[in-house]
Amino acid sequence: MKLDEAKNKYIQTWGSLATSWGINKTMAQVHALLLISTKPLSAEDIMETLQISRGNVNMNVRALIDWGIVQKELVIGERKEFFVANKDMWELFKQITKERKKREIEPVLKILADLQIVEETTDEATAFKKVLNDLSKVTTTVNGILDKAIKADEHWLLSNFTKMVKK
Amino acid sequence: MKLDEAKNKYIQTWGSLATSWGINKTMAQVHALLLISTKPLSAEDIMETLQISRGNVNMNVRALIDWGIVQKELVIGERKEFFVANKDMWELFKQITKERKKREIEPVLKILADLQIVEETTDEATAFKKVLNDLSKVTTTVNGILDKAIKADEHWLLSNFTKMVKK
DNA sequence: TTTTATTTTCAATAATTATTGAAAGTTTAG
DNA sequence: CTAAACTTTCAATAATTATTGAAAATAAAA
Repeated sequence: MKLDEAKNKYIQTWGSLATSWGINKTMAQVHALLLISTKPLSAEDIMETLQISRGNVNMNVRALIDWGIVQKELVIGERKEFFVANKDMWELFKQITKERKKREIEPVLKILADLQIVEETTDEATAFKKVLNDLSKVTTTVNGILDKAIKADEHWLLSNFTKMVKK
Repeated sequence: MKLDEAKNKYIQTWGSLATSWGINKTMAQVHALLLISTKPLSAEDIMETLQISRGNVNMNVRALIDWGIVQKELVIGERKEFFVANKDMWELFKQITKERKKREIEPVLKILADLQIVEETTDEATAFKKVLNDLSKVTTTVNGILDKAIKADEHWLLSNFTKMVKK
């Protein structure tokens, strides 16, 4: 396979996978592009490569910065902004985990806690509260595990995990 | 808060959270409803409670069955089908993890492997292949960790994790 | 300051995804 | 077998989400 063909396929595939996990396609493509770029890219570079509008580039680059996985970079002698993606994949994984935890898990815990204040003591109410409580417990456990994973080092984590589970 | 109000809020909230993670709103609401139901529900029950069409109920119940988190249940003397959700939340977590692994992680590994076959040996090609390779490594590690988590028991997993990381 | 380059916003529109509902398909009862 | 009960499918449509592009805002240069 030719390099350009492979790069293209990689960017397209990343975009369509993202779509199936509820992530904006363009956002994923911009990130994919920055990940394999050997130099910082400007908005124009991205517009041209991905064939998308300026507004779209702007919105999605901001979103990536917001996720903490892309940074602005100044190029001396240039007035416009350039962007780079952090190439450390373990850091990338940790950052995404941290954000998803904040965006997906923590809101669930908050809502579940808010709902626990049902006064009734009928069987039905008790069953409902049990579901909420069980959901809270599992969610809290998972949240705790992810917290640990975020703080851990890749090799250490994996080797410990392997040891742990080898029976 | 009144029970019905709390149930309603819970179902609505579950639906809107799901939306933000790329899961169909109705699918999440149907699951939420089944989780807190003390008895099996028919398509009519679901249609009526969530105010949605028969076709919509059918599609989303099938999807939940496909995810392995809802089952058909026969009620004696009744001709129509009833549905129940598995109430064991740790099992639910494991099942969802297993499915997301299959749907989100494994396709990534497949694609990354397919792209590695770039022939060029320029610096650019080498950098590209390094990104793919690093992505594969992290993805494989995470995949392995999730495999272990799926097989583990809740309390055992959490206590080991806590021990592991307590320094 | 004014001019020019650049970024941001956002209403309009396009593209995608979800939902309806009625027809077709299936299964069970009589 | 036929009729009735029930489930599934899917084209039409509604609802949602993403994208464009030009105007407004901002920042740097002259």
